[in-house]
Amino acid sequence: MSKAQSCKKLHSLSVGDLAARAGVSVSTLHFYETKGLIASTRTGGNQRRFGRDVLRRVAVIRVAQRAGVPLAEIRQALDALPARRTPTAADWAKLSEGWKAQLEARIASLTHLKDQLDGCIGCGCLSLSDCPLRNPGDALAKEGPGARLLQG
Amino acid sequence: MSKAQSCKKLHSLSVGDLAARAGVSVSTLHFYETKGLIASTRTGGNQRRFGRDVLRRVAVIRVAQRAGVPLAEIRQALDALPARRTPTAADWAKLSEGWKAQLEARIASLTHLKDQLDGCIGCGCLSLSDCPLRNPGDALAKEGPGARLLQG
DNA sequence: CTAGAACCTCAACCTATATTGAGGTCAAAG
DNA sequence: CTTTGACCTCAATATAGGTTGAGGTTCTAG
Repeated sequence: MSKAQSCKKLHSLSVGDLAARAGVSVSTLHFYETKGLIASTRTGGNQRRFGRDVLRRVAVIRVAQRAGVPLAEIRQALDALPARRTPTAADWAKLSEGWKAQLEARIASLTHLKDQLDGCIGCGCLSLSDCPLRNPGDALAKEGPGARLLQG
Repeated sequence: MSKAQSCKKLHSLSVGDLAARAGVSVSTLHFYETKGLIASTRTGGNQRRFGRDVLRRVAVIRVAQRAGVPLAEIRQALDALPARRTPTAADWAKLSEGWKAQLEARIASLTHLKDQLDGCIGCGCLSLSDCPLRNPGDALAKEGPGARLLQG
């Protein structure tokens, strides 16, 4: 019988349980905890125990990440959840709405870039000063890989 | 008269010139050079001089980055350009085609995620095991912010 | 009761993409 | 000929998001 099962599907999960159920590694959960994205209580033996809410929180975190939201921002959004009660479906939906808007912006940006690329393929104009893809003031310059955020 | 102008718009550009014209910083160009993305010759005084081709190369690099292509991959694509002659418009177009496909894949992925998010908003189902957004095997799991590439 | 699995902390390391700074050289304008 | 700005190298720092490992503790099945 695993330690996981020893928790008897009650209200608390060990870090290993949570990792298995949430599909992330134990070290990732430790990391999230240090970043304040999730919280735990401790057993007498100093082991973490997570409430079932955390399962949903982690799910939400992963989805937001897929949508391109950085952890710091996810944390802010989660911090804004009403304390003192388990968040409701409506609470989560509210978060989703905001992230969906961001996601849509990202998609629009990339689509715009693709359209320009479509227009430029074949013309080989990338080095010409009037090529839209080279326009330094282009709003799209803010879009791109996550690493790009460092320049913002 | 700046050193830039001292190059008299001939075939060589100083690193400062290139930076100004390409819209990137000098340190970024140094960095690209160490990564083998661009190359330079040196003057007697050990200063870099770049051919005009490099202007186009840098433009291509920035566009590819916006499309979400990591530098290492951009380097590979550039390495595949025919050596011994200045790349033609057709050469650049070929690169663009490949990156456009990647960009389209990214867009499709994010759009799929958005559609799922649309479906889930309001239902608050993110923690339910049958929620498509939580499906660990989801192909979308490979998509997301640039930082995510580290896990691939 | 004991072995081994799972847990703990803390620090170091990793990738990607640069930026910043220290200390020194070079070149051209005045 | 001096001063100033652009250039050089190399190392350290930064961010985001984790992973890995050392060294030690706890828990639970047998």
